[in-house]
Amino acid sequence: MPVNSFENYPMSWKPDKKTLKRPFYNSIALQLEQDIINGFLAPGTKLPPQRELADFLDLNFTTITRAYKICEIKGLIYAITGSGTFVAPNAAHSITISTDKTANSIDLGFVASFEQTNSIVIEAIQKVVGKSYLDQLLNYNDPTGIPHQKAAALNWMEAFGIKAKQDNIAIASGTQNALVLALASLFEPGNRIATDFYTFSNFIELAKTLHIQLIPIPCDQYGMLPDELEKQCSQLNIHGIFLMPSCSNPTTIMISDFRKLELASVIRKHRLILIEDDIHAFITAGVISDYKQPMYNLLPEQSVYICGTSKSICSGLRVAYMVFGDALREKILKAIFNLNVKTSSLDVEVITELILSGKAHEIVQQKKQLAETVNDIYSSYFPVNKIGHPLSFYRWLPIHGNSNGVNFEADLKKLGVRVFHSDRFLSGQSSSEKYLRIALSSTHSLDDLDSGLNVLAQYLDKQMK
Amino acid sequence: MPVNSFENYPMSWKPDKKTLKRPFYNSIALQLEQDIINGFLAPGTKLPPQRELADFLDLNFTTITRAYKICEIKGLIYAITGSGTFVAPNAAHSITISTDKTANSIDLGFVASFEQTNSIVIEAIQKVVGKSYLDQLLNYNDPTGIPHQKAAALNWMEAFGIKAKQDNIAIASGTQNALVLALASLFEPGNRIATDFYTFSNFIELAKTLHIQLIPIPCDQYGMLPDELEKQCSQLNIHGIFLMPSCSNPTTIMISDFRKLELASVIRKHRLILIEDDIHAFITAGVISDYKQPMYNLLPEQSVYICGTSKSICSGLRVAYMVFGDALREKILKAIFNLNVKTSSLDVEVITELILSGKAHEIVQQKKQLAETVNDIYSSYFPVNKIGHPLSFYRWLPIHGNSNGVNFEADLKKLGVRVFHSDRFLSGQSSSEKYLRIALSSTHSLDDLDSGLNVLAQYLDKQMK
DNA sequence: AAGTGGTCTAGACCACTCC
DNA sequence: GAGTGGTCTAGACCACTTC
Repeated sequence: MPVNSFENYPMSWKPDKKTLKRPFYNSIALQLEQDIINGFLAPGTKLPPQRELADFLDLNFTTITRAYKICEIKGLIYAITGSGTFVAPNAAHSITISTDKTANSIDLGFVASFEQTNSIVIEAIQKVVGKSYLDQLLNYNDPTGIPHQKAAALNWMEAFGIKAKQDNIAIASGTQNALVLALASLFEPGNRIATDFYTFSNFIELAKTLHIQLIPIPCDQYGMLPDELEKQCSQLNIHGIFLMPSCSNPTTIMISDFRKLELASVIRKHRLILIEDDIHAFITAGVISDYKQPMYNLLPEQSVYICGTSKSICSGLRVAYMVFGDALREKILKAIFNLNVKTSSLDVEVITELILSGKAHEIVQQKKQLAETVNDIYSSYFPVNKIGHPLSFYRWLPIHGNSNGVNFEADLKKLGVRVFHSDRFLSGQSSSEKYLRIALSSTHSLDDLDSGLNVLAQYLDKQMK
Repeated sequence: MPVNSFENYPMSWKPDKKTLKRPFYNSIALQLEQDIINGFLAPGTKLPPQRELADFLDLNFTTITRAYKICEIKGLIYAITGSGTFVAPNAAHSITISTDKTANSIDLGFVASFEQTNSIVIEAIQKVVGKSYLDQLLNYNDPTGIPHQKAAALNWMEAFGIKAKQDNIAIASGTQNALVLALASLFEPGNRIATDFYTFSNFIELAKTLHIQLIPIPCDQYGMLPDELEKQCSQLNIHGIFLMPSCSNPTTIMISDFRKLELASVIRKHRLILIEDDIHAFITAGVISDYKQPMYNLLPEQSVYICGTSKSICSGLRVAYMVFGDALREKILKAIFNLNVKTSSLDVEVITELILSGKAHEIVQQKKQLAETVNDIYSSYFPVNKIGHPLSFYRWLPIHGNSNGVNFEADLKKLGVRVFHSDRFLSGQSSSEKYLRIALSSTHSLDDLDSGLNVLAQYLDKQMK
């Protein structure tokens, strides 16, 4: 029997005693899940201590332990010994980003890839169609890529500092697919992956789908902070780390070379599996003076390096290259067979043709040129902070006022502009600093971009007053 | 303290007391996992009762409960109240099937799809390359399929009895990818899915990867037995069911129409989510006299119907159509964005062109003709049982003797023939009946098929003696 | 009725956090 | 040192299976 009356006691969550059914731990877990999903419990909320809730419900505390454990495995809550149990960030609502239904607005939200260069891709497709071995691209053979396609992949990645054998690479159906393969094959539900405080929404959602918990780590202008990573690793059992060293999405931060070395040492010490998404290598390697090498080179045996071609070459053809250490090969190949069967050889062949003919470099040159142009247009509206990548396809704009992210986006949508608020990119708890991610590579024309930024600037100006 | 000496006690599993570390439950779970993966504990083995093991290890039985629970969630073991705890089938070894490294053997293993018809596909590719809107296939737009592609999909599936709105379909990158989307979006780790006693290996492995437990249900010549399904549903909390009604892989069994109605009633009663893989619709609808409709029509609100084009049209182009009820739409679309971003519009456009030009039907006619031919060749070597599909691309041959599946396959590999033993297709415990799945659609020529079957027949003959 | 898994209570002790 | 989560023990009771 409870000793005290709890009616006026400030408990952050009071489950309904009456609706509890046996087994109680299941019933409690279900009610907690519902209340989190329905938004009654905000991310970060501290739940009642196990013993306190047990007292309130007139149950034994170990029953509460079991209930909390179920929700923890589902990624809805997390517990820190000594501090308490908290509602997980992003447990509640979906932040999935897609191109669907942009309708009539100017899109500064979804990051596309200057589709103007696709005429060069069309030429490559025509060339591929003329190949004598075209029929060899239409069967089940070579599920991880045909040898000459892998050779082209290595050729392409050599410019970014990757040297690997054919046995250590495989071809996947785009970066997101490669991430699915890596996460599903190398991690288990309930595992933890360290990631930037802000990271891209569809990675957050993917981790949620696979029941992998993200642990946000703060960063400075040189990238993730090694001390903070070390701190979390010593506190929690962390299994992996996700990084985008060449240009983090959404913050545009590049990890500097000295920082890569520091981070690698922590990663090695704690035996984390590194997932390195290097989709922006093409605007960084050979462009940014500080660039030396990918982190894969520092930790080849415990890393998966993913180099997608959607941003650099063509977004509609779903191709990404994966590079991995010997120890990870078997698991990743198995995942390719079980999750993909194979990647379309036709798509890969077009990319291969573009690389081997040198046209891919031409496309990259054009995209860099376009990136420079749109960044110039951006800087005519907003001050460019020195932090971050100069050629990024999107910018990370600090905004003031503690406006709600959902409302903010809705307001601008009404004005005909789609942008995404930093709340969408939170891998962990909210921060008082707010930003907008502004895509510069998705509008139909430069004029559209200009007028979109104009609307945005005026709106922010009005907000300030 | 243990009361008895266990040294001569017949316990099926004796963990090493000395290597146990705190927390004990984790340590025990880890040791159990290792012993299962390393094959010391065969699938189906009954583990010691919780209390008995607790006594043996000098621990409290609730600690063993916790350890067993961890392994149960991972799908390594399963528990039945009243009966005991058992090692899960297929917990140990990988049975993934792929095309890799067939080398010089005649392939009667992997089921390909008469790639001879690919010349027609090449013509379609050439036509697509000439389209004025080709550039529209190369961007991020329409991640679930372009409207005219979806229209062609509906057109294609109408022949199989599917009627749906554009809102209720989406395009995925092949059947296996569609299965990933369905399983990842509609189920959680630890959920249970009922399936045929024998089902295809990569589905078993996929379920394992996503930590979904398969519950094998026996069948007769008309398909899965409704009573057996009912029995399992009342005993266990089952969340879904996977069926291939048009031609089960590997058994070639078609579910007859009366059986579809019986099964649908059980599925409805227990609110299971039905995953219907109808990849063989093209050799069944309009061909087999008994065929009336897919099961999707009986349970549209709780079903995902998957119609891949790899077997019917072209295997190298990764395209599958998904049809789903309104209640499932949101989750499936979200999974497409988070797991795929999009499916290659170029691949889909080629399939669309084949369908709209009527060439797809031409391909199907040719494949049916080839299927008839190879089944005739097969029946010249082995008696054709009346059970099963007459046009199946593979056959299910009962074999005698209790030979080990791995050795059996290895023996035949040495003789230059690749086949797969029924052990690979077990979704549950082993049975005394053994079979071979013999692919008829993968050899380079009919002569190869003939000599492959010849080798096989001689080998089986020798075994009998 | 015996065997077995599942749930729940009551209480002890440990390790970590935060003040 | 108070607060909190994590682990473990000892024992009770229930529901289901199998014989």
